[in-house]
Amino acid sequence: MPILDCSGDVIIAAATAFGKTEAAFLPICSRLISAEQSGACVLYVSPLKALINDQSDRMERLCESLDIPVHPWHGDISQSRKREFLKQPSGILLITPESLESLFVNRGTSVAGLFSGLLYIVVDELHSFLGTERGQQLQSQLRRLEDAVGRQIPRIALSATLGDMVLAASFLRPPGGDKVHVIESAAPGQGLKLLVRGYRITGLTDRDREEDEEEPVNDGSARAVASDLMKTLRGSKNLVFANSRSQVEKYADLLGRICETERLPNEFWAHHGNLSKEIREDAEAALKDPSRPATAICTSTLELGIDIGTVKSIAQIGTPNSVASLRQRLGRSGRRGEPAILRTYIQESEIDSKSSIEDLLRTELVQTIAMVNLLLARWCESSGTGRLRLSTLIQQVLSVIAQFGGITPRRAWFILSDVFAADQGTFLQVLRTLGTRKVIRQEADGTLLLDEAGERIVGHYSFYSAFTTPEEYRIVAAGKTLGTLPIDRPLQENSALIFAGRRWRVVGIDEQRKVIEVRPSPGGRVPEFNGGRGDVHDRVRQEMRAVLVGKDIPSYLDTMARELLGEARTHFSHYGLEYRNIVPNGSETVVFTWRGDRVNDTLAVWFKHLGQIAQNSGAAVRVFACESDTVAALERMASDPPPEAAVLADCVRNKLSEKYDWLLDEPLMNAEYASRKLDVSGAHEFVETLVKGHQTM
DNA sequence: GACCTGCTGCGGGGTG
Repeated sequence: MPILDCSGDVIIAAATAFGKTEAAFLPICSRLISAEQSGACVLYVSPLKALINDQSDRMERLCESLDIPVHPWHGDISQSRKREFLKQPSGILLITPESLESLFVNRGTSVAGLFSGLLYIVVDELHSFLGTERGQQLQSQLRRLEDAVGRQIPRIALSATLGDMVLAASFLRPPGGDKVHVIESAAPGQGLKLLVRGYRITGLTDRDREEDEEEPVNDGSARAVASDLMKTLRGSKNLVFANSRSQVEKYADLLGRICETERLPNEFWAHHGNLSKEIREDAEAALKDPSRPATAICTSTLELGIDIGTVKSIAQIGTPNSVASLRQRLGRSGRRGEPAILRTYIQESEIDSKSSIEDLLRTELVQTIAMVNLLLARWCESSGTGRLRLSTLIQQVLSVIAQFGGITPRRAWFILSDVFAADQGTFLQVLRTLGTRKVIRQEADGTLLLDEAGERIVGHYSFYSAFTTPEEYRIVAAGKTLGTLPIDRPLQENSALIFAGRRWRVVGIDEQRKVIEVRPSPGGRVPEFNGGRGDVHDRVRQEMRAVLVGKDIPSYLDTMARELLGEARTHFSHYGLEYRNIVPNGSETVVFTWRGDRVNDTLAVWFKHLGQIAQNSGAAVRVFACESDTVAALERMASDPPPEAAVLADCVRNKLSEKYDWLLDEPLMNAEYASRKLDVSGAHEFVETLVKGHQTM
């Protein structure tokens, strides 16, 4: 048993509620008991405070008779409880990455002493850290802990089953992770019931319809979808995943009003990240309560591990964001031997003279079919590597300076170089840029110290997180906070608002305190949140093409979905897309790449670099030029040596994205953007193949 | 890049 003999790193991968925690902590506890030193301890890192609360209760029960102290530590834990661990560091410490960061910053000199008896580091929900800023921060923290105690500490990770366990292993123990033991549960084939429902939107749009409540609902609108959800889900426990917070509000409101009209108790709850903790906990309690039916309309908030019991089925409105998240969502239904049930609801618009080729190809539906096929083939996206993550590098540089009260560049590079992809030249350029912005300064002996701006940044508590949160208004009704709305989506006094699945009117806005006061009111309008859509992977677009080329009709499609797929295939062959990729379309030219958004975005920027205007339309790249000019540009791309990614990035405006990007100079910003958004070799490979095929025809 | 996620030390005032 690799955990018990302390011989190395381990990943335990299994579905939720599969006993991963026990599998890790039973051997860990027996090691803790038999450890001879007095300060023997284990560090458990979790992405969620709620999970720390759940787990520390479970561990306390497990450890009660064993005399092992359990210390939960996060922002809601009192100072006095935190002092208990500081006074006598032993047992199990459960902590978030942000609270761990605060230990480095505020108690830098004590870290080595606090963790001198550290036996293991356990990372829960490892999959949620992969390919993220927070994950990069965590990797750096694990490295810094080992640096502080002067030895390697076994790392135990608990994870959902993943597409690529090799990547997960190299995340857990960079660079290669080849010595990590991976223990994967052989998941029992639980069975899956699938349905994809198609809708053809006819007549009025949803916005027109808000005026007319009595409109019949067989018209493919959101109301038609809501009415089907009502019929199918009423009376049981379900999760309905909508792709955005506004969609959650829209469907929660529609379902609530159907219940009202039919004089039924409302069993539908809204759940997303901008709703207050209390409102979300009400919804979670309703799901957990076995005595009554409840369905939550939610975003990815209910994808991760918080305990909500078993639900009967999952519904997905619109094409999923990724196969990986579809798989996570599915894992929420059908435990204890029952099959998982997934129903997907896809709306496509009616075709008229204004329809684009992308509309004609029914890309929402085709993408959904492609993703379901990939899910059934057990494929899913793995998180990207090779990102520079200069923003998180800046955070960690400032944090090690604070930890040691000053550090030489050489020593900082020694600690951080293993976990960041930046080379030494880039690292030094980051230090120089921080110097010119008065964030850090250098002593005559070479030591780096925080300068004025740096002291301000590190001194504020917002420093501990690697990610940013936009400024928000608080929504308050009768003294109770309902949640928040982004500040750059302002509301007018008297305007109507749908929030937390209910209808309100704005009665006051306090600009100073950033509070919006609302009262119940019959009118309503779905609020806007920021953001568009996530990137689609290469493999998904390739599968979409395969779906369009294919002849078989998946058995999980309903009648309308079959009809829509038939139309898509007719148009696909009408445009000859099986044999060509380039379609002239009025004054524009549409280039079908069947590649992911990174390649399409790169091509759009590359066209711009060559003086043409182009745009990624999702399924294709639209070039605002005639066919011959487009082909000429593509031939140039294929024959010239591909440009440096940073040169392409220079053509892009507004590249700021992560927390400390604003501290970078232009060349660093270009390098960061290129590593985040561009795939030049993928784009080049596409044009080469395309042009070669073109010439032989 | 959708959707998420997180947060200290200290001063002021009150109570025992």
